[in-house]
Formats: sequence, structure tokens, C-alpha cells
Amino acid sequence: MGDGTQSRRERLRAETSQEIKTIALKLMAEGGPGAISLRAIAREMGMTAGAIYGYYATRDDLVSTLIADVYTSLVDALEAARDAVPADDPAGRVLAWATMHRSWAIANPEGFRLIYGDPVPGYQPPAGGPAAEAEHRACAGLTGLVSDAWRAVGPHLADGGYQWSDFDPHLAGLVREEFPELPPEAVAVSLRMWGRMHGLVSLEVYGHLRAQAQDPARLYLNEMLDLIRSLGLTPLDLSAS
Amino acid sequence: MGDGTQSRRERLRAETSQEIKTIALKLMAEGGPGAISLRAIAREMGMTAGAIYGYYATRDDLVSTLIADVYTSLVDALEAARDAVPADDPAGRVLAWATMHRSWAIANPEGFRLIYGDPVPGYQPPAGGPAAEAEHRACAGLTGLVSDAWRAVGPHLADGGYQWSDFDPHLAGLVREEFPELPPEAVAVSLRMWGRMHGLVSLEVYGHLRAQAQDPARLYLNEMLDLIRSLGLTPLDLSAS
DNA sequence: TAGATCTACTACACGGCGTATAGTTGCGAC
DNA sequence: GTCGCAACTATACGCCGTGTAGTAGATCTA
Repeated sequence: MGDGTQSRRERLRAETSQEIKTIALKLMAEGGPGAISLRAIAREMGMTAGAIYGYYATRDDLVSTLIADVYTSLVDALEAARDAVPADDPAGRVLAWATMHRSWAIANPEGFRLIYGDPVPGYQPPAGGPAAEAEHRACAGLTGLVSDAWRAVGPHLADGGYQWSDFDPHLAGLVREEFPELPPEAVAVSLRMWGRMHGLVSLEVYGHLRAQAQDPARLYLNEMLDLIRSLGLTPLDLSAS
Repeated sequence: MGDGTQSRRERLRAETSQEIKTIALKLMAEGGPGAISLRAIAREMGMTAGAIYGYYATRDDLVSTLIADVYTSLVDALEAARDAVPADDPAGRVLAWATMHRSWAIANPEGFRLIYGDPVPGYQPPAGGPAAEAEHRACAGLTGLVSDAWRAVGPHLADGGYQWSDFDPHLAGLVREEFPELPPEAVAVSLRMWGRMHGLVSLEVYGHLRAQAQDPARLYLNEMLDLIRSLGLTPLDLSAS
């Protein structure tokens, strides 16, 4: 052991750790985030609840790990959807990102609650958030969309007077490294885009929108087309998606 | 008794019922929505938990009542803020509504979670939502803002092809009664406005925005000014609020 | 191969929760 | 004055997260 491969013990340990997460996600999918309980997981695995403490120091630790995993898979899906559209179609890339955002949320409402809501009874997120890395990737991805748009049509919505110091250093670092020519205003615009994509989806997932309107998807599409226009872009294919 | 005044028993009953709600809200303000527990309320009142079942059939019943109360007070605040701005300044009225929406949420984050998030461990909202009336008032209020704007500058963002049947009958009724000349598209636009106001505020309340940006209020203001412009209005006083 | 060690797990206990049931007490109405 | 009923207590059940003490077995060492 020690030569790069893991010992049998380490392998078993990693498998058990993964099984705990898998079962937790299954319980969440079946009964909502509130159904994630150490006792229920242990029951499902044929163990006692105490055994899980050998893998996660506390229930909140487990939940934080789940949040990071789920958030990462969301961002993977967003980036993949964006990259499926040619780079010379900035409007299409924004729409692809936005559409995937909503369809992922509708397909994984519990995951959405886990990331963006109160995940579980008394859960307290750790400092910096349980999935800071994934969240920064998401914000940087949005900023990339703004960058594409500005490259195509020039700055729009340039909320003036922002400094790099107005944003999280890690996020600012990511953005400046990837898009050296971009002004800090672009991050402000991208955070506003984030909010705009989040709003209707959040209302829908939590059951507020469906109580008022028959077709949330249509509202969302109209809103996203408006967003694209406000970036100065013209949607190339209005019938897409 | 029976002559309009209530008997001593009825009065005591109403007072106790109100005290339960008051204490529940206090516990929520102190420890988050998750801190609302029948046992904690009873402890605070010097009673046993079972006694509360004489007033609310179940914990979810109590929570639903709280949601309705809190939601109503939010809508009251929104309408008051709007009405403090002269009717001939539609942009100002939109901005007043939007600003109150955020400042109420920041001042009452627990109430915001109660209304728009997962309020409490295993809470399941009743059919139609726990505060349908308040929610319809909110949506109708937003539609009123759209109506003001359209009266001033003519329809913008007219997402075509909506029917009254695309929306909740009660909401549609409220709107058609109050604004007989308005087309159903206006409701679609107002729901999109709702989402746009909700997005950034929701991200901020749940701690996502503050991790990325120093000044969420500024982002929100820029976003709302953009919203006002997309309604075809020109903000009269950019320094307001 | 025999013994020491350390890991993974069980068993159990504590206090919290929502909720149901049965029993008690005292006000209100006749 | 007495009856009835509403309001409340007491208690119990099964959940929950989380500690602690103890144990079986795998792994390492000599």
C-alpha cells in the first residue's frame, strides 16, 4: 500500500462513504430534503445510526457534502448545455444555460431546495458556504456569458462604478484569469442575470407560480428572451428549446 | 351573549390563540423558522404541548396560520409603500414596491423563509397554499403597477397570446374587476416582474449573494431600474430610496 | 504464527420533537 | 346547586441527532 493504490480498508471505506451519500440522495428524492436522517440512512444500510459518525462528523457535515456534490452536478449540466451551442451564438448560449437551469430545477426540485433553500430542519451552513467552489464556477460561467455578449455587441447594462474589490476575491480571481479584458461591471451584470434566472424558477419550485399560472415554462422563456435583449443580443432562433 | 359581544370564554380563547401565534413568531425571530415547536411554545406559555391542540389541529395548521398572517403584513407594507408615491409617477410606484419588497425581506428574513421557502422541518402546505388570499393580493398589486405603466406609456413587453384561462381564476377575477381594460398579457408581465423582484432577494436572504458581492442593495437597485426601463418607463428620480 | 493494535461497528442513553389518549379541574349555564 | 363541557395535565409512542462504552474482527508486527 502507499504506492498510489489504496488498501482494501481504504477502498471499503470509500465505498461505504459513497453508499451513505447515495442513500441520502435516494431518501431525499423520495421524501424531500427533510427525509435525510442518519437513522433512516443507517436503517436502509442495515447499520445503526452511530456508525455513520465514523464517516461524517455530524449530520450537517453530510448535508454539506451532499450540497457540494449536487451543486457540482448542476454546474456541470449548465456548462455542458452552454457548450453544446456554438460560441458564435452568444444569445443561444445564454438561452441554453437559462433553459438548463430551469429544467434541472424542475427535474430535481429536492436538489434545488438543498442548494438554494433551507435544506433540512436545523442545518447551519459552514462559513463560506458548503459549495463555494461550485457557486463560484456558476458565477464565473455567467460572467463568461456576459463576456461573450459584450464581445459580440459591446457593453450593455454597464452599471457603472464597480471595483474588483466589490466582489468575492476568489470569484474575482477566477473571472480576471479567464477574461482578462473584462471590467468589474460585468460581474455585477452576471450576478443580476443569476437573480433573474433564479427568481421565477424559485417561485415555481416552491409552488407559488403554479398556483397563479398554467404555464410557468412560457413565462420563463419570455423572461429569458427579455434578458437576452437587455444584454443587447438578438435571439437567433426564437423557436429553440 | 350572542348579541355581538363575545362571552368571557370566547374572549379568553381568542387571546390564548393570539398568544400562541405571537410566541411562535417570537421563537421564529430568535431561532429561525425551525425553532417553531409546539413544545417550545407551550413551555414559554407555562402549558403542556398537548394544550395547543385545543387551538390548532396540528402543527402545520399553526404554521399555515402564521404564514397567512406574515404574508398579509408583507402585502400591507407593499401596498402602503406604493400608495405613498403619487399615482402619476408609475416608475416611482414600481420602485417603491420593489424597494419595500427587499427591505422587508432583509428586516424579516425568517418571515421571508416562512413564506417563500421550506418553513419548518416537515411542513406540507395545504391545497391552494396557506395564504392564497395574500398571494393573490400581491399579484394583483403587481398587475396594478403594470396597469399604471401601460396607462402612462402604452403596452410594452406584451408577451402575446395569453388568455384569462391561463391564470388562476381567483386572481384573474381580482384583476378583471379592478382593471377591466387590461389584457391578460398584463398578468403574465406582472408575474415576470414578481420573479424578477424575488430572484436577487431570495439569493441574498439565503446567503448566496452576500458570499459573492459586497453590496446586494446596489445590485438590486440596478436590476429594478432596468426592470422599470423594460416596462417602458423612465425613472423620475434616480437618487430616490 | 501469536500477540498487540486499531477500525468498524453495536448497544444504550439523553433530551428533543409531533402527536394521540385518558384523566382531571373548574367555569358557565340552567 | 348541580351538571356538562372546555381547557388543561399526564403519560406514552415512535421519531430524531448525538454522545459513550463496549466488542468483534481485520491488520500489522515480531
